Amino acid sequence: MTGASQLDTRLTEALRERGNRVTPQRLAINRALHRLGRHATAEEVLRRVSNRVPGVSLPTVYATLELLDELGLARRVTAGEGPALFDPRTDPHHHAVCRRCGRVEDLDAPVRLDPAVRAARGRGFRAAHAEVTVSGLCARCASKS
Amino acid sequence: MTGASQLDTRLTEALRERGNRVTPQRLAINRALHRLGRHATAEEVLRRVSNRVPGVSLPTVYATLELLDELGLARRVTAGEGPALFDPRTDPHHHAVCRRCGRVEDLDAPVRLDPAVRAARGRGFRAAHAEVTVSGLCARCASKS
DNA sequence: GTCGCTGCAAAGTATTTGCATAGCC
DNA sequence: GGCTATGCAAATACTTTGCAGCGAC
Repeated sequence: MTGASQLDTRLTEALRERGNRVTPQRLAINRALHRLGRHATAEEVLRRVSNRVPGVSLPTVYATLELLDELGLARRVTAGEGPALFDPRTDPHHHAVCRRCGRVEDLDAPVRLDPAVRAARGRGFRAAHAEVTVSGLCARCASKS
Repeated sequence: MTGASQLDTRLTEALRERGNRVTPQRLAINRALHRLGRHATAEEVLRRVSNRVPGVSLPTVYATLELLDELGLARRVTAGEGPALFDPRTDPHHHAVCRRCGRVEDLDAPVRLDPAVRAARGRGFRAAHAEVTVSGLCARCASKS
């Protein structure tokens, strides 16, 4: 699979550019998140990593996922419920969040976010990212209510 | 002041409609959040309430703010950093969130969210609310980096 | 060789839960 | 009067921090 080495390359370059070190843990965590291919908690990433590379700790996973978010290679999804989720997708998309069970699903829909981004810049924000969050009840929770 | 009694009335009606009880604590918490007039944590609401009505506890504040969110009389703002914030504004608006310090500011900008809401409904979500979240660095944190 | 990164353990913070009592309906 | 909501305290869940050793550069 060429995907994994591309991931490694992208992360390696991003780390070097910032003067950070390229460690096996960071590469493994990045690969694990992207192999999972969906929103994942730090715990889930740790389990996935541990299957392949022993001796990785949860604090390192948290630190690395945070780092990936800063580097723009992953994104912290703020579910507002339960543990934080990390999203391997970095292309523009949106999220639906269930207020009952915390489930998060991707939404692909064209939305013109420029007005909101401009408003943020107008308030002095150095805006890095914008997305729509739809909240409500997921199909399962809605059927139970 | 008529504002306070309007708040009480709205909450009272919403509670009765769901068969919930109207208690002094709930009224006081609702008034406190709206008097603060900005995103506030449960602790801040508790302090505000305690100045006026003694004997209100933090668990009750959490439960009531959650209830207000369900009733649509306030909104939980998911800052993704630090304690949860509750927003007395329920009219359509958006948020800018600082990824460094967690600061949250309101954004008033016209954005057509329908495509995202429809996408959520297409996935079985009973969508209740949609908003744009812009993340980045606030003016203060940006100037420090 | 230096300094950043890591693992481990422990602390800290935010929020929820259990249970007995009070008070709304 | 019944049953929900509350207060208190404790538990839980998640995430971060401190420190000593290791390893990338």
